[in-house]
Parts: sequence; C-alpha cells; structure tokens
Amino acid sequence: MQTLSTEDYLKAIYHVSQSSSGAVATTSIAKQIGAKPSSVTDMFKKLSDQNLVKYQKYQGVSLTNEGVKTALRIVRKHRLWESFLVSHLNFNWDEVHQVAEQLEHIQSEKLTNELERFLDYPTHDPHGDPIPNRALFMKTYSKILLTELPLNKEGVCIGVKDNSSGFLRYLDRRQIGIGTTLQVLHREDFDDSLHIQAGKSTLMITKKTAENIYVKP
Amino acid sequence: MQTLSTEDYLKAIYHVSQSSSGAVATTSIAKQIGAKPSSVTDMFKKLSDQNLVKYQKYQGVSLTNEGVKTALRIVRKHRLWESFLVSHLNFNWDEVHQVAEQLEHIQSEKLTNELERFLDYPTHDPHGDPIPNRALFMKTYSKILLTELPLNKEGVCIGVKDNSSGFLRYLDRRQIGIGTTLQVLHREDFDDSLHIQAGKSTLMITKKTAENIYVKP
DNA sequence: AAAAATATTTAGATTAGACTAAATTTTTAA
DNA sequence: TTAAAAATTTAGTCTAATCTAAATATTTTT
Repeated sequence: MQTLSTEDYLKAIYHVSQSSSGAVATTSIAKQIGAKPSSVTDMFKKLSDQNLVKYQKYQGVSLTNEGVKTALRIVRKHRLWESFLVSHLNFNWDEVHQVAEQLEHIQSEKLTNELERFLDYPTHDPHGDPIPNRALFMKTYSKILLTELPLNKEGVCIGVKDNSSGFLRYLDRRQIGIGTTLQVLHREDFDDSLHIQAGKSTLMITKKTAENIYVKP
Repeated sequence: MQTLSTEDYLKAIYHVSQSSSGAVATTSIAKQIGAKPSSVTDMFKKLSDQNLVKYQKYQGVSLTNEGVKTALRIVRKHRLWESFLVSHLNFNWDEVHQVAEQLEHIQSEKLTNELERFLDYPTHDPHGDPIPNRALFMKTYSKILLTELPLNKEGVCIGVKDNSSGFLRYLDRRQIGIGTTLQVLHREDFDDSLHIQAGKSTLMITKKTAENIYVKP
C-alpha cells in the first residue's frame, strides 16, 4: 500500500510521461509536485526500491507495469470523484480539482466500484478526460484542437488542454462546455482570431483560446 | 488547519469525553487511537499549544470550545459520509466505518454542505447517531436501552451501543436495524434472556444483546 | 500511612518526507 | 571540443509523529 506522497508522485510521473516521450526528468516532476529536485531524487529511489519505476541516475524515471497500474487506479478515482462532484454536488468544473486531489487517495475498492456504478459507468470526466474502467482500460477517442477543425465543419467540445480555473471560468462565461457544438465560421488572418458558432450563439475567440479546446469532429 | 493525526486525537478525545465525565485520561486515548501513552502525551502538548485542549500534567485533557468545534466538524463529516455510503453506495452498516474514517478528513466546506443537501439534511446516521448540522448543533432524542423498555411497550430501534461489525452483522441476521419496531414480550428470570417482537417476527435474545440496542419508547 | 500497582511523563532514537547547500553529471552553446 | 549553463545527485539538517526504556507521579491496596 502506498503513502499519500508516493501516490502523488506516481500520478505526476504518469501525467508527465503521457505528454512527452522517453524518460521523465527530475525537474519536470519537481515542478508538477511543487517540491525541490533533491526531494524528487529521494522519492525516485524509494519508488525504484518498490519496483514502481525504473530509475537510472541522471536519466530520469519511467513507470513499470505495476507503477502504471497504481497510477491508473488513482486517475480512475480522481476522475470518478470529479464526475460525482459536478453531477450531484453542484460543483463547477473549475472547482473540482482540489477536492478530487484529496478524494483520490481514499482506499476502498468497494467505494470506487460502487461510485462508478452509482454514476452509471461514465467514460469521461467533466473535463473530457477518459476514466479508466475497473480493468484500468480507457477509451480515448480521436480528438483534435479547435484550431485544427476545418472551416464550417461541426465538432463537439470534448475537453480542454488548459485546466486552470481561470480558463475554465472563462469558457463558462462564453457558454462553452463539454458537449457544446462548435463550428469555425471564419479565421481572421490579421490576428489569428476565430469567429465561431458555439451552440446557438456566434462569438469571437483568440487563437490561444482555440488551441486549448479539444473537439471531436 | 489540522493534520490527519491531530484530527484523530480530537475526535477520540471528544468521543471518550462523551461517554465519561471529567478530564480524559492519557491511557484511554492511547487505547482508542492505538498508540503508546507516551505518544499521546506528546500530542496533548501540541493540542494544548494550539488551544484545542486544556491540559495539566498527570490530570488528562478536556476540549476547549475551539476543540469541541473542530471535533464536531469531523463527526459531522464522518456521519454524513456513512449515511451516503449506506443510502447510495450499497454499503452495509458494518462496512462503513473504515471508509468514513478516511473520508472524514477531506477538507472542503462546500463538499460537506453539498453532501448534506444531497442527502436531504439527515439528522441521524445509519447507526442512529445524531449528525451535527452546519451550525454544529445536533438533536439528541431520548433513547433508552432495550433492557429498560417496559414489558409489552413498543419502541423503535434508533441505534446501537456496540458498533463492532460482529454485532452489527448479528443484528442484520436477526433482521434488526434502524427503524425496526421492538417490543419485549417476556423476560426470563433464569438466564435474563428476552423474548421480543422485532417487526413481524418474534425471537429470543440475550441480555448482552439487549443492552447494546438503543430504542426510542 | 506505607508499599505496591498503575498511570503518566521524560529522554532519546527512528522514520518519512521535505529542505539547503555543495558536488557532480549532462547538455548546450560558443 | 571545450567552457558555461542547466540538471541532478549527495550530504547533512529539520519536523511531525511515532516508538522504547527509564523516571516520576498518582492511585489503590494492604
């Protein structure tokens, strides 16, 4: 059984390794966790002793099969709890993260599985990220950035890249959320801004916004 | 903000002080927490520094107003979570404790209050214990032990004294739970056993069982 | 009221997780 | 391809929470 801290590290390693190839560097985890690199080195050694990561001095870490499983179990809990908070406890999608960070550490298989059943086996969380099922398998559907959606083709918003609450609240104000139908009406060459159809309203967004929104064509 | 451990101590002190009068002894907390008395002494000093308890060497501790409030906040969360686990996640009343022990430490006022709303402001948990409301006030209704219920008078089971899963499972098998209508039909002088009406069936229970069941007359 | 038993505290050690500062290795750039 | 910069590790320290063993205080018993 893991401590809170080892779980946080495994999850961080998992996430960093998802968004980049090769071994995961000490500094990248230090940033993610908010700890000093020297602390990260210490933890890498501990995780390596438990065979949860492969670690070579100065060469970073990569998760072992066991490490991936442990990380996915935490991701599963995190995303199930986020779903619960949004669907039943009136949380907004920008409020759930901090609480889910705590809930993801609760140890009880029965709890996790019953929560999943209660939510009717959701496949994606409120940010559009896939939820690993009991066997830790998750469906990842093909997603593209809104910037890559061809002109006048419809797409459905299925998630965001930037999960900061600032960005999520901004999207809320523009009435863009998971499931919103989006369509790029016009791209402005001058400043790269986009005129889009979002649900029933048309609005203008910047390139920066568009490249943080995932859509399913 | 408290650590996991200080929260556990405050809750333990609260519970012990509820079931006995005067200051709470070092050993009683040591037993409750499962720690050595020397560790308890250390923690008493820390809690005293934070003005959560009044502590006098060799004389035990008592909670300050602030300490009571902190303890009640934890009790509130514990009992709300227990209610949730039983009412929505198919937990039996003997399975909830261990998980609620973890969930009670989750820090989020919004979560607690929304959970309470979701459960429709329950006043008692699945063991019949009262749930402090948002203002930390709880209704305690007059309860007596089944042994004290007059012959042939009806009472409703509202809780248990012994919360061990062994006892709870035993009650489940005898089909006795919160809300079951109970009536003492006959007391056997020879061995102090009781013949009772429990819901629609009559059965025999020992004195030991009866003195662990709370009823509302 | 003194002796014995019990309860409590102190002193000193340990562990996990974090830190700083210094040393070392790797990477980048001149 | 070497010098500078950046990344990483090591060594040593700190804190919270625990422990054991020894010392001290309180309570109970004779």
